[in-house]
Amino acid sequence: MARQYTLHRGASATTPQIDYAAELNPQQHAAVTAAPGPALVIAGAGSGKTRTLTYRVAYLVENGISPQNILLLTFTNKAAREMLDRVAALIPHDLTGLWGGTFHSVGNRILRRHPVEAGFAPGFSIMDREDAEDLLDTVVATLGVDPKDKRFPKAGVIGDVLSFALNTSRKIDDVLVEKYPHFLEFSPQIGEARVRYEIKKRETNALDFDDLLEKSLRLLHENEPVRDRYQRQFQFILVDEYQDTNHIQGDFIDILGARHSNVMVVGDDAQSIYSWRGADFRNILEFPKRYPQARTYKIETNYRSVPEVLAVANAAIAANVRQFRKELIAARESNEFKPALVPLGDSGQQAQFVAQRVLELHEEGVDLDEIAVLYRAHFHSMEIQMEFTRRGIPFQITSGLRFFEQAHIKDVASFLKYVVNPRDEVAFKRMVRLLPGVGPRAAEILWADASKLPDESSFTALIDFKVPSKSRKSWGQLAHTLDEMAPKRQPVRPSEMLRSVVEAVYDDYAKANFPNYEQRREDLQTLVNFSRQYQSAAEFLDQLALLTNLEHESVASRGETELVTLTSVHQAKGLEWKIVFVIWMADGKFPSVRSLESDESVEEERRLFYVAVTRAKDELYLTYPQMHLGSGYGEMLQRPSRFLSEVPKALVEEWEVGCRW
DNA sequence: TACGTGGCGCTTTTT
DNA sequence: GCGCCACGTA
Repeated sequence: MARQYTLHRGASATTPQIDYAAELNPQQHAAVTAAPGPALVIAGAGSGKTRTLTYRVAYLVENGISPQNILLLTFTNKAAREMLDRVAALIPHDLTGLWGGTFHSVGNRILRRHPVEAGFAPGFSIMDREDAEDLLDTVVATLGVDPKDKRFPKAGVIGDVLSFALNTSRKIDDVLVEKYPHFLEFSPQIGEARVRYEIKKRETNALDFDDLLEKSLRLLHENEPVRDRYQRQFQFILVDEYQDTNHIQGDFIDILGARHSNVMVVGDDAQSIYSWRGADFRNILEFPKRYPQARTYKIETNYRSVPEVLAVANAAIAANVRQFRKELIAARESNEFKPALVPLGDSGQQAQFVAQRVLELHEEGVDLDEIAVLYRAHFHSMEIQMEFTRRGIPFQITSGLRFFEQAHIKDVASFLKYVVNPRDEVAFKRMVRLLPGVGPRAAEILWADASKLPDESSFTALIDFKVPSKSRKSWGQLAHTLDEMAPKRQPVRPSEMLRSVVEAVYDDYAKANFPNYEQRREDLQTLVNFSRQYQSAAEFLDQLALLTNLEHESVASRGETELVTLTSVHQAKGLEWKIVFVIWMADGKFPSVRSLESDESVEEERRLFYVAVTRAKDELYLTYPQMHLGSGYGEMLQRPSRFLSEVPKALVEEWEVGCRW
């Protein structure tokens, strides 16, 4: 055992500026000022979880901990940025040394510093889900399975299986048995696909999202100097949304915190809603077991919702067996509005009800931005969208493709990816397939030659390749453009590269292929603007891969008009509105049909319902259609959601909606 | 082999 | 409403 030696704060440390006791409630204060050592903070919905974390960081820094010795882990970039901004607003200290970001970005940061130790070359690519699927496709093609065999899983499904197995530390076969029993017969091929996929990733010098976690964890496990370095560096580790961590993330935290053991995890087991992508909320439930010295702090005062809403929330979650018992206590006063339970004839009426009520509320002075319609699955919103459009209610919908995942963005980015990492097979193929007359087959052949180009040779060497006569001309153009993007293989600035691609190649392609060319061109301009803040293409591409959203720009470009929000409950987590409608509160919709198979998944749906309810500040409407026009079966009776029957009748007011045309 | 067209079916999503 | 897939044609 090494000798323990503690550094004490010198006289130069500044005296704390923040009056913690005054600015925080007693429960928050206890967590923020906790003594070093492992700590579990159970923070209920709307209880100031983010506030607690940001004050904790400020507290550490004010008490002389250097920012570079702090690691703050979140799930989304938005959360990371928000917290760091808030810390910066609290204290005057320079926080640039602080490591704050998503698990993936921190993993990436470590791997970028030690790529070779991790088995990759500097400048590796990051593959998003689609890229990974493309690469898996090429791997599956080498497996010798009959391409006409419809029973064999698609690359996307194989990717899901491998990812789920990895993130839950389980065997492929166990995952197959549980989630994909019909693919069990292909277990050997799927296992082989994994082996070849791993090899392929090293060949193409590309990592998928899972690798950013798994390869960095592996590096920490296997490489003592690297492990030692980061264990020493991160004296204090803080983790947000701990209930949504998976095994790998749990291990990642444990290994980094092993030396100092100052791991503070914050979360709410009642809001764990991501088990289907590998999150295991046993991480949070069993934290006290893994860290026997851990102290637990509960923050239960809710500042968001009126007591009427919280009563429903508390009742809703009570039916769950596996949880830390806790009760949200309202800080706000009653508003005399009991959450409304609204049965409706069918989904059309449901849409009419929501629309009409939205208009009424708006007339009463409620800002449309303060209203949200939540649902279990995106397609549940179809009728609402149509009804809102019919009545001229402006709305924004959070769904579909993210900015950076759109085809035209990824097309253009593939040029940069190839230039930065010429071993990137996926990027190369995507790029050349944009040329007329080049499909999957031709791309394959071209790659066979291109992958043999020596590292130092100029991209103009591509000109001599054999290409279909149809693409002769554009091929020369492509080679020339690549050379312009990286003369002598030295990449120019990313904004310059993008300009070259768009002007020389992509604009023509977009004009010819996209009916909404104008919109796409605007997006590309946005991308160019975004890229200006980066000096190096590699850095820019990292952001492109890890960011997936352009929050600021997209919000600003939509203008200042008020909009009602339509969103899935999952995407609503962490947000709040004055008025919340939860629609399709019917068994088979919410909870979803597929969740009804097991108690565990129903519990997760119940947590999801809890998340939905706790988004409401003032008024909550729970609506459901009693009749559903089923596909092919004619009209079907729909049962109200079982979650509704778990809420005592006295806590809600049932509305009887009649029709008068 | 590339590419356009019509039909179908649909958890949830971050990186 | 949109993406994916299968199929047919050049």
